[in-house]
Amino acid sequence: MAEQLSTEKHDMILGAARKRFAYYGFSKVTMDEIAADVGMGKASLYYYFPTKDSLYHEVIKHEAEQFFSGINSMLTEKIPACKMFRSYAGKRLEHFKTLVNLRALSLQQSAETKASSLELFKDFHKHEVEILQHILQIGKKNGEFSVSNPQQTAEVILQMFYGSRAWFLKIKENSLDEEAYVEMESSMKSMIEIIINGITIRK
Amino acid sequence: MAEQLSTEKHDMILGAARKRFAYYGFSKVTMDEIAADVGMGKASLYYYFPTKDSLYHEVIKHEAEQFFSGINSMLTEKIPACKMFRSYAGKRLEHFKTLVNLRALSLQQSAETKASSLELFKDFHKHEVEILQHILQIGKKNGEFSVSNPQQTAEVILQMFYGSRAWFLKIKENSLDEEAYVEMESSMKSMIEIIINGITIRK
DNA sequence: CATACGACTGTTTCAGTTAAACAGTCGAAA
DNA sequence: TTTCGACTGTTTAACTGAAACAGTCGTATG
Repeated sequence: MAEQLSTEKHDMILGAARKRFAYYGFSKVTMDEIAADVGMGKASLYYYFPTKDSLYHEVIKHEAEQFFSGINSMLTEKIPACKMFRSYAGKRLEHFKTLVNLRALSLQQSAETKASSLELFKDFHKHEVEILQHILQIGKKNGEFSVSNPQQTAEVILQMFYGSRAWFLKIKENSLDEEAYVEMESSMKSMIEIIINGITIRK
Repeated sequence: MAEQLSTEKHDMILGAARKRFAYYGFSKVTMDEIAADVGMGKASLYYYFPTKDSLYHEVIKHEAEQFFSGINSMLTEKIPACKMFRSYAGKRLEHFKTLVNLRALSLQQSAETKASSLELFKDFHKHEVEILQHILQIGKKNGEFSVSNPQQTAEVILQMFYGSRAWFLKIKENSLDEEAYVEMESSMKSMIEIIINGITIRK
């Protein structure tokens, strides 16, 4: 029971932090604000999380878990690799729309990113490469895809995806309104088609 | 004769500026330094170029001209569109290696870019989209490429290219050594293959 | 013992100040 | 026409002091 309450508090803090970090970004949010959001004193937060950084990292890990759980459930289905890829790419778009902290970290300049956070991002990326590589290997194995090096191809595809997001941020001067977002989604969809055509064996 | 000397001076200043901007970046270079490089007083530079910004813009325009002239000579050749695309992509890689100021501008965050320079970059980009669109249309016309909207596809392809560069900058924390550059080139080459396969009609 | 926090500390950030650096100007000289 | 010394106003960078902030610890409470 006490353990349950402790976990609830932990999750409440995590949730409050997640909201504030998503809205204001890590550096603009104070521990006092998060504490007030959950009705506690600041010092009490440190009972649950040793540092502000570790709180942020847990927010990121939490969002990464949501990202991967939304995608993993799909990996065991017996569907063509082509369809799996489409499904993955579509879910990726959705998740990056809602998982704000994860998205922000992925697009943040390395000059603005603490080493520890950049490492966290690299881990996330590595995990995503593995998933995409897995999809490519399935396609290769059942004769759908022509991919000589699935790992490198996975890396390249993720670079392409990154390109669209980073590009729109640059061109729209960091202000992605709804219209720009729709435009970016449209670009992404065309990109996905080119990629699928580019790796698919045609008969 | 005096006109010729004036043009020489103009070009000398442009060359000195280009070197310094390439090495130190626009903001770290002073007009005094450029003046010293060409053996003039700072005030004399303003006889040839009204402002530091306009000097920089001319450096960029100059590099853009070099970029496009290296590519345009290829556009009139009677070769398959597929081969033209490869040639264009290869030349693009080369040019971005040597045209340092243009490359820096293309990769610079919009927050760090003056509005006037960002506009200049957008113009450059627009021009490149036109060239790539032209290649795609040639391929479409002679039955090589399946591209429903050449203009959008050109935009998407350039986003993909941007992705690789921006990605490596992020991951290598703005320190692209020779090794990382080679890795990026390798990624680009894989990307080019996927793109070509992705737009090519196969029989 | 687990949980909470008031009072506190040392560090970082921020706002303001000042001096230096810098882009740009202009009158005068060659 | 071309050059530049001397100058100006603005911007940048360094500095300072105060406030803000992350984090700590002793103590209180259930």
